Amino acid sequence: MDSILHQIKIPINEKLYLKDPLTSTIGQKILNESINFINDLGFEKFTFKKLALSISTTEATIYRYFESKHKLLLYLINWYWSCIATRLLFETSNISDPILKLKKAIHLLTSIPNPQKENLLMNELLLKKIVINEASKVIQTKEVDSENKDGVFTIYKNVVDNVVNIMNEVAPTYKFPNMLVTSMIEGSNQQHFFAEHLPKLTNSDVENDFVELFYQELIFKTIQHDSV
Amino acid sequence: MDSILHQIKIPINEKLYLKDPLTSTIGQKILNESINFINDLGFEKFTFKKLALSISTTEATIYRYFESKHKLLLYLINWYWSCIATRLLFETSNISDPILKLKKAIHLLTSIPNPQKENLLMNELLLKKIVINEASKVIQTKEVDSENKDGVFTIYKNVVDNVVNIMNEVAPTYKFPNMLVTSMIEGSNQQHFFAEHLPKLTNSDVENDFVELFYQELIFKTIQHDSV
DNA sequence: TTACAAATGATAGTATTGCTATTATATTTG
DNA sequence: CAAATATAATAGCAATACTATCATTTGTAA
Repeated sequence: MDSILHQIKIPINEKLYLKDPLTSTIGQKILNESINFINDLGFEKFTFKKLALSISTTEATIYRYFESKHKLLLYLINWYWSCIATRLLFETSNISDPILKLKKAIHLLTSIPNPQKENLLMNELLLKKIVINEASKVIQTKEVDSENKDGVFTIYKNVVDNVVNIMNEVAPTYKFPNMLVTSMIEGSNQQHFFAEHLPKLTNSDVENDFVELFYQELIFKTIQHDSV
Repeated sequence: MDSILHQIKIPINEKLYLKDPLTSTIGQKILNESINFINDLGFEKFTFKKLALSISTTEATIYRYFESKHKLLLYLINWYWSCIATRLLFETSNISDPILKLKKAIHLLTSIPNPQKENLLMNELLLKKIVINEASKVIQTKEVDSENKDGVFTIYKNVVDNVVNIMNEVAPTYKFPNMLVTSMIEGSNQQHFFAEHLPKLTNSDVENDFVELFYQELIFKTIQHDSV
């Protein structure tokens, strides 16, 4: 199967599925096709019935893998963050200069990957779009606390932690590294959303990579007095 | 009726309702009670049936005011932003120093109002909580473009514009004022959410007003080289 | 005061959704 | 080949998000 499934190093939380979708063809079809469907229809209009029809299976079968569409979306978002976690490690581990390391991390997290140019597959781009457009719907719920207890956000928190550690190397006395990192991650996604739908809320006219530029500048100005 | 309804100066977009809820007692009950319900249950579990029951009316009547619960939530969010627009004007208009003006704006937009201390009513706090917890669900939809054409986000864009103008007074050459303002508004809301549910993503342990502090520092450091 | 429109209440109904349950049929594995 | 497992086919159910209809109340203007 031509997918980025093989790239997953970090296992995805077991509470997110009933039967591991990576262990069967039909499970992988569920993952790949749900990515397309959620991108096309949006999460609200996406249903297991439609998904089942398009991969020639039944609703009942999909429910044997995921107990709800909410959990499936959480799975996809975790999948995305596990890709990012892997790439973050790969792209910063052999760099000794912490400033360059931080720059690389900012690039990874704020820019939209170009699947032509870079050697990543289509799925990762589609997953990023899902994170941009749908992630808040599964996080901003009344279940967030119990799901957090289940460890559903662990991969995401690890990514944040890793970037915070890089930032601490650059600016050990800066007081708000976690906030700066999460505001960059979430903010950049939102700016991409605004650029597409409400461009007057951004400055997308300035340059092509305006989101990355904005955050590269903002972060280094913010931490410069705390830099070694 | 004891509410902040009278504070509304800026009229709310007519496309958001079928019958103006401010023109009748039952309409105002819908607004006030829906605020409580959405805060208690979350938007997903909130239904017109439950709302109707609790204000002793019927689903049909509520549907005569709002064509969907989606539109009602958009109405509430617009209500919130029209309060903020009014307060922004009121709290910055008689200040001549642009730096102080910007500081006041940052305070207004990043801090959670204390209804005891400040002379605003309970509703505004509840509305802010709705904006923090539910706003993304009605913005990040496939309908965002058509609703934007209907002018549903105009009040919000005006607030952003006003703060951008203040920022331009302070730092006329800064290239990304819109992004800095929107990332502050959205980011501060998200940090409040994280602080309550995923505190490790923030630095909420540092101080009480950590969100405001973070943004006051971040913004002035970011624009300082462009300041007059 | 009556007349008449507008607002509301009461009730019913519909398509869809999100999910469960049951049984039959493949498919894999030992 | 047998037994276990996975999947298909089908049905069903409670809740949701609305829509429709008609009776009743209420406000308002002659």
